[in-house]
Amino acid sequence: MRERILDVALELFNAQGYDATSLREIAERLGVTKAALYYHFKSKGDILLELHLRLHDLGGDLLAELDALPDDQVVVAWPGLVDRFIDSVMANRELFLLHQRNRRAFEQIADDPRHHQANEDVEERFRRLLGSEAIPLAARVRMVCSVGAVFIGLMDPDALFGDEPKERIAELVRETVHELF
Amino acid sequence: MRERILDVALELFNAQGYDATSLREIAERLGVTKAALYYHFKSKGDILLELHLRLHDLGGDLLAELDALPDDQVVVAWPGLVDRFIDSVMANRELFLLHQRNRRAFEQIADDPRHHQANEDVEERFRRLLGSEAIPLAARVRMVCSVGAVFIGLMDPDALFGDEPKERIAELVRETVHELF
DNA sequence: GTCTATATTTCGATAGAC
DNA sequence: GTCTATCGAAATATAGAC
Repeated sequence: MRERILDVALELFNAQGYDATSLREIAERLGVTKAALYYHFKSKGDILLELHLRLHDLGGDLLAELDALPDDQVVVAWPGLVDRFIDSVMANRELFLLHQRNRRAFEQIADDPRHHQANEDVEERFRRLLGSEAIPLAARVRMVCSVGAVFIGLMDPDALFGDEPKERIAELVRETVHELF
Repeated sequence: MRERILDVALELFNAQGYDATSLREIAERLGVTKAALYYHFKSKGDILLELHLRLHDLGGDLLAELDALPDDQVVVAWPGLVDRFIDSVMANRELFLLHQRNRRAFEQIADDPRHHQANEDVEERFRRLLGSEAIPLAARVRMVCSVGAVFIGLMDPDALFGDEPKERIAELVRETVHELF
């Protein structure tokens, strides 16, 4: 049940936004009542947090590799990492979409102890990397731009490119980003 | 007063999100009461709509040029248009930020008659352009990627690049995007 | 043009029966 | 594990005085 709740919540949060989605809607879609949700999650924010932590796990693996690299090798390793990032986005599009479209909601749950557990927030580490003065500013800007290109290109390909196969789009985005390095 | 309401609303919508910002907060910041806002705007959504229409005007000018071009010249004209787009984003960052971070809220407003007035929605026209089969898919993907690069690179430069001057960042984004064409 | 006061709705959350 | 019933808070919106 817990899993079904997360599935429906993810879908509705993406379709309507986190704030605009009530627990009543989620419960109705599942054919249960609002109170039933409180057996599985102690609050609405807890549902969002659970979804957020799954994204953590995805991003954490990639960032662990980045952290292991000395600063002067980050740039040369970047294209390879972007490839893996593209794979990850393709395989978990809804989770990434949730994060992109509900950034503010995530900010409000950032204080939760479960969120600041062993390692710090993925986004924070990424931000520090992009602020590192050991990497030339021009390279950092390109890194940021490549992330933006991947996000906008792959996040909702149906809306932009109709029924073009997603894999085709992903390959073209890959080529585009590689040209920057 | 109407203008001051829009200023405060824009600021709060960006800082906390549209849904999470109440009319009470806006009124308190202005030193007036909630009810006073209803004299100037007939609803909360009306405030958002007004802000949206201003973005319309900005994007409409650029798209008018695109519409005037035959399909086979869109790609060659693109780099120049992106330059102007970058200028527009830099000069109206808060408005663009609002649109990017509150897409869902805007969707709920899309049915308003004032929104579907003379010409159709800017975003819709942009989407159709990117769906046009007269332009090679590879070029369309690059166009989309360039927009993503501009958005993520310029939308919140302080958070990403610290106190690096915004103009410097804008120039680097410009160079990055030009390399794709 | 701004106020007070209030209507109305909806939400997140809890208590307790089954 | 799910239900009914309900609470309290906060939100949008309205009515009418000044």
